[in-house]
Amino acid sequence: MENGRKAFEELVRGHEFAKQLRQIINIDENNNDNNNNDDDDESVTVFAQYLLTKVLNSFTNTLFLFNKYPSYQSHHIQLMDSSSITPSQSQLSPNTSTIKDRRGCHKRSRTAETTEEVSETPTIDNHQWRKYGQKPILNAKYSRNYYRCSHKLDQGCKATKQVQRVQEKPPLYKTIYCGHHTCKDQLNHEIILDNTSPSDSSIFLISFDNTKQDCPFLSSSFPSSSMIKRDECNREEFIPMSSFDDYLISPQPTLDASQMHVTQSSTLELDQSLDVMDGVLYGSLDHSDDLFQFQPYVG
DNA sequence: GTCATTTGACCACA
DNA sequence: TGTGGTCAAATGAC
Repeated sequence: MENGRKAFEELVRGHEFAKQLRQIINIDENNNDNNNNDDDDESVTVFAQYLLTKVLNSFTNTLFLFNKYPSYQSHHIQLMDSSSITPSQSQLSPNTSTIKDRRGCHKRSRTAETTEEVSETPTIDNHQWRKYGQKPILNAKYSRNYYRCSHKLDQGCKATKQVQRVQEKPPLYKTIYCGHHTCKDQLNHEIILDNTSPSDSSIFLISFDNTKQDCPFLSSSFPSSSMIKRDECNREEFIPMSSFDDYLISPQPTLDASQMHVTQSSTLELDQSLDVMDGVLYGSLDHSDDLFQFQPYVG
């Protein structure tokens, strides 16, 4: 508990430092305006502001979690005791009923360890999930979504997870993982931000090394990113489907892989403009070969 | 036609 | 008996 309090104080201090840094950047930006500096300097400042806002958001959200969910002070992942969980449906005799009668007979089959996590966006992990159910929960504002590993049938992977929105503002999602993956579908997300391009310092290169996309609201609500045509990639494509309003993306568009549609060939199929609200980042994403170039708008 | 999602039904557990 | 976890037919997207 003492460590938790110190961690909280460190977070508060970090938040204050970030705010001070933002003030310095703002002052520097104003000076640049007066001195008519070139576009490169301005774009670097824009990107610095973008990063700074992300840092501030992280601090704010973490501090919020500290206040709202004290149990997450040490770590927001909890390992739940599975010893009290009842045995699975494997004890059921397959001969006791017909296939249709066996509907729902696997209730509360958590024999494996469960992991609970709360985050501001639906948790991203390195697995493909398939939604198999959605239930309204008593005394809960939002329904709970049930996912199983996409390789349950072909590889017999028994991993499941439940995702439920627990709070509207700021959005918080609780994800409960049940069981371990036995499938061989580890995905590798790799984002390379490179603003050291010799040709143009304002261009940031983003490269993905994925074989498949994976994100709760991508893998499930978005059937397959490879099916999204370039001309369909308007701004609405980034907003979760209305039928899946329990999911959302970060209130502010980011350069987060989870918000980009990645094709099976590991390239992004977007020519998407970004306009980050609240004076953070304006720019466009331009697809070229396997690299994704971000060009911030200047002025 | 294939695959993923939706949704009503089923049923074990508390 | 109500709640929640899962199934599977229906439906939709491509």
